[in-house]
Amino acid sequence: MNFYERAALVCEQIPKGKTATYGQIALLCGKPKNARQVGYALNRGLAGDAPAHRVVNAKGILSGAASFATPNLQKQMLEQEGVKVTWTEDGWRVDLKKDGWKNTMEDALWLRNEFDARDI
DNA sequence: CATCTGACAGAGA
DNA sequence: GTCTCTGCCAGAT
Repeated sequence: MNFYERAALVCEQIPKGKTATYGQIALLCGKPKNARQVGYALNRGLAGDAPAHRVVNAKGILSGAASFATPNLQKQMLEQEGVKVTWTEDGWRVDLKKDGWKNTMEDALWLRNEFDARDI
C-alpha cells in the first residue's frame, strides 16, 4: 500500500470551499499516525496535483511552507473558494468549525473502494 | 548503524 | 482558551 498515492487521492476528495487537517488525511489513508508524512508529501509534491491549499493543521492554521508560487497564494485560493481566512498571532487561520471537511461514512467507503481498486 | 528534522497530533496541566 | 511534553515515522545526513 502506497501512503502517498492514498494521500493524493484523499486530498482530491476534499470538497471545494472546505479544508481538512493533516491528521484527518492520514486517518483516511489508514495511517492515523502519519500526519507528518502527509505534510511531507505535499511539501515534496509527491501528492501529484492534489489541492494542497485545502490542507491545514489541527488548529486550522495555514502552515504555509513555500510550495506555493507566491506567499499567500494558499490564502488567496481558499478565499477564492469562499473560505474565510483570518490573520492571527499564529498566522493565517481558517475556521474549522465552519469550513472544515466533515467526513461522511460514504466518503470513507468510497475511498476504501478506490484504494482497493487501484491496489494502493 | 545513530541522529536529526519536520506543511503534525493528542494528552495533560 | 493556553502551553508544554511526548509519540510518530519517512527521509536526509
